[in-house]
Amino acid sequence: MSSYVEENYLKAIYKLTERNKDGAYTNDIAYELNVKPGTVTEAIKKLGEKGLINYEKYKAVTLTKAGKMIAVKTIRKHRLWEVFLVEKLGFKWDEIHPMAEELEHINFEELTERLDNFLGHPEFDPHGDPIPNKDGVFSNHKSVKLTSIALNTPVVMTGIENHTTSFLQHLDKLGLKLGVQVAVKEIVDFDKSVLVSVNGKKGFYLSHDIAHNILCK
Amino acid sequence: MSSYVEENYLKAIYKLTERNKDGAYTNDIAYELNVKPGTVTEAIKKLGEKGLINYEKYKAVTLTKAGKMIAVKTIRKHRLWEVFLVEKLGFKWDEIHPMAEELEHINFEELTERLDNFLGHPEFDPHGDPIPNKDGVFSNHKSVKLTSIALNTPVVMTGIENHTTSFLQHLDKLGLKLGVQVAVKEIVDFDKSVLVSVNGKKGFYLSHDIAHNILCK
DNA sequence: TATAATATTTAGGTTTACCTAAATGTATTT
DNA sequence: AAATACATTTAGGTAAACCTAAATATTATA
Repeated sequence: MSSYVEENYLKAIYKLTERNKDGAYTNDIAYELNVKPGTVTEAIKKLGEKGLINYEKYKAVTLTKAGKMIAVKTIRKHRLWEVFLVEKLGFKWDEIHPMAEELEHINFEELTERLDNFLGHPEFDPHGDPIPNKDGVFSNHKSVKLTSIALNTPVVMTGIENHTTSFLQHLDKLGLKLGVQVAVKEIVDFDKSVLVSVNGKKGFYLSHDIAHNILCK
Repeated sequence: MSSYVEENYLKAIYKLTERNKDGAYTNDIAYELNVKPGTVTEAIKKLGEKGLINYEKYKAVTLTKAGKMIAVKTIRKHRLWEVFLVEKLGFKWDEIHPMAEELEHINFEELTERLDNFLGHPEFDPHGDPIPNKDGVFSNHKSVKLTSIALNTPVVMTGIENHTTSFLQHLDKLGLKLGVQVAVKEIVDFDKSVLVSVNGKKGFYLSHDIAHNILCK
């Protein structure tokens, strides 16, 4: 199995396992990777034989220590390249994902470490996601959803939980980027939408759905 | 055929055609890419059908305009990444080839152009090879081999014609890097080795083989 | 608990990019 | 020009990563 494909499976399983502690299901992995379930069964059997995941027929799979390390290192590379693309090449946060998706599979440890150094050892990527260090350790975030912030309590926007282009572009349009100060001024009883102020100035209403995907500290 | 494989075939054919105007031979392509001749026959047939090369049974192949453009763009990406690796990440010129060999296959035009811009539109890579512009046009070099420089005529080292690690490391050891001033002080009749001065200081003898792989202007 | 719904696996197939080895074509030499 | 050497192609095969569709497990529901 090529490292390209392998890393994508492990990354998908990592992501799904974060959401569902039991592990990752065949169908969900298939959806995540845009392949058919039968293809996934074949792949996870091989990853099991390689000792990268714990595979038992008809059960959700989990990563072994070795598999988790590969997944996390792939995430590390992805996020470091995203920082490079934004900080050094001037791309916008909604443009970088497809490029990082390719760059993350370039495996030269020295390249990754020198890139990290060149970028000044960033702790977070342009979307506010933490970048694991070379041993696979994440610095802790401790941010919470905007929907759980008390009224009139100023907080700083630190991340997002949805990475779709349309969501990112909409936030741009609203001036909602990482680092801005936000406060919830009102929660609309009818639809749970929230009135927010941005950097002190009177702001606008955000749907519950949007507010729910914004992380603050 | 994946763009990864395709680009490698076209690059190999480009390189071989530079050496031999007739075109590239099956066996040579196979040697260049570390595959067997039968594999090459299969591949060049497909590239012919795609209109990227001119293929006729038992004849040397040449690139079509379209094929040449892909080859040159791959070379452009390769050399730009090499500049990045040396100028920004601090790698040495003998370490970068394998990394650039992977990075060159990442195909996002905007990425390439922004990288070029970030690097200040370099004209040459760390080995002194010219970097084609985005239309595939090379700036002209006009450098000549050190073996053809007249006695006591100071010139500047601008490139090399051998990219092996051992050659590059040997040049490093001798202090022969791009930009140094070199002059041929003596040509030894016995073995055609040359005595060179480097940056004005009395230098050392270089074998004809080494001198023949050094380019100057 | 039997049945229906859903998830997973299996079986059989395709394409790509490689292989080996035999067959055929081209070039060189005597 | 025949024989030999060498290059190229063809034929048949493999492994990886995908597919569809049928078969089998598991889970949920009546």
